Amino acid sequence: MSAFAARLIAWQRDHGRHDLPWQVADAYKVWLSEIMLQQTQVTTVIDYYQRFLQRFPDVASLAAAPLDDVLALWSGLGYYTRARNLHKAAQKVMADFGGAFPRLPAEIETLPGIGRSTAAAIAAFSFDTRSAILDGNVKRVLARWAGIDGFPGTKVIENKLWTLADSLLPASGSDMPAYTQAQMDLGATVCTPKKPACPACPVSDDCIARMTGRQAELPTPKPKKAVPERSTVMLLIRDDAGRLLLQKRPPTGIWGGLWSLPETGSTLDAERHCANVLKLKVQPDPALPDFVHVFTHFRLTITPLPASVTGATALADDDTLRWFTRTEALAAGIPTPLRRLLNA
DNA sequence: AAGCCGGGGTG
DNA sequence: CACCCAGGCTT
Repeated sequence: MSAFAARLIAWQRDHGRHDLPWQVADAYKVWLSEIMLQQTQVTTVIDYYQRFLQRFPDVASLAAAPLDDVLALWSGLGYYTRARNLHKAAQKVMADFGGAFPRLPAEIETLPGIGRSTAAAIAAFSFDTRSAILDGNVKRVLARWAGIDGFPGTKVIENKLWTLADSLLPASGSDMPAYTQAQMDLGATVCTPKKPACPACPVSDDCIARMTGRQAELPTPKPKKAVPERSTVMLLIRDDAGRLLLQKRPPTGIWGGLWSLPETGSTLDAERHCANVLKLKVQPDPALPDFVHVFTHFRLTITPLPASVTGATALADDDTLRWFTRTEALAAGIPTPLRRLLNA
């Protein structure tokens, strides 16, 4: 086995994390954790993971559940396509694999929401398979250790990193859980983005970045771009019982499949929108202040516009438009800015 | 190959 | 604020 792998495995035994709730040889639990951990930090995931596992203890219960229940447990975690794909994949495991999670990385990767790295992680942790992962931690560790220049988001650099990752695997499959965990732990606790703790690193003595003093320059950062500004008006429409009107968002796009407030382009549109689109006659209520919600790729200024229906509620509930009590709304799959509004 | 998709932890 | 996180899918 490579000296690199041996040193990481030894380091993991003494200094790695061993008490994370998903560190079990159970493909369902490993899978769930890997999906939740995509672009999401460990501390954020733990509570969601425990709640999700309690409600859906196995792949069969997840497959049988309504999507809305899955989204409700995902509410606040972000990247909601992950929840939709998780649900879809559970149904595929039941239908195409007889309820037994597939063992081969190539099979695992056919499930929606699982790419090369996640398939490899599931196979390594659950089935001792020799397959390399390449997540943000590994990209940083390898780019520094091997002195690989260039933004890892580009195909050329990513291919280099995959080839290197493949070449460094331990010889024995039985070492794969420890080795895979070691890379993640090293990236998360020692080879950190800022101020890496090189003296604590098991591979610092032949690390190119360390030897050349380039830890702060590697990996090459993503090229900067201006963040676009957008704005929207969210209608806080209440009926005479104080219930709130929510609208289910389209399955794709921002907050896909979540229940959110009806929106209009401007406050001037609001009354017309209520009458023509929502079929409601409303009167304005006291205004609320604008607030900003920040995404990775744009900033959204939200103007909440409170209003009340006048007279009887002509609107019938349907699949995309429904009245919620505050409690019901907080229990549903709703985006974070709405949760913030309801808790304000 | 580049853009899209959330929210929060951290310095 | 700015950066980045156990990435994958779509175009």
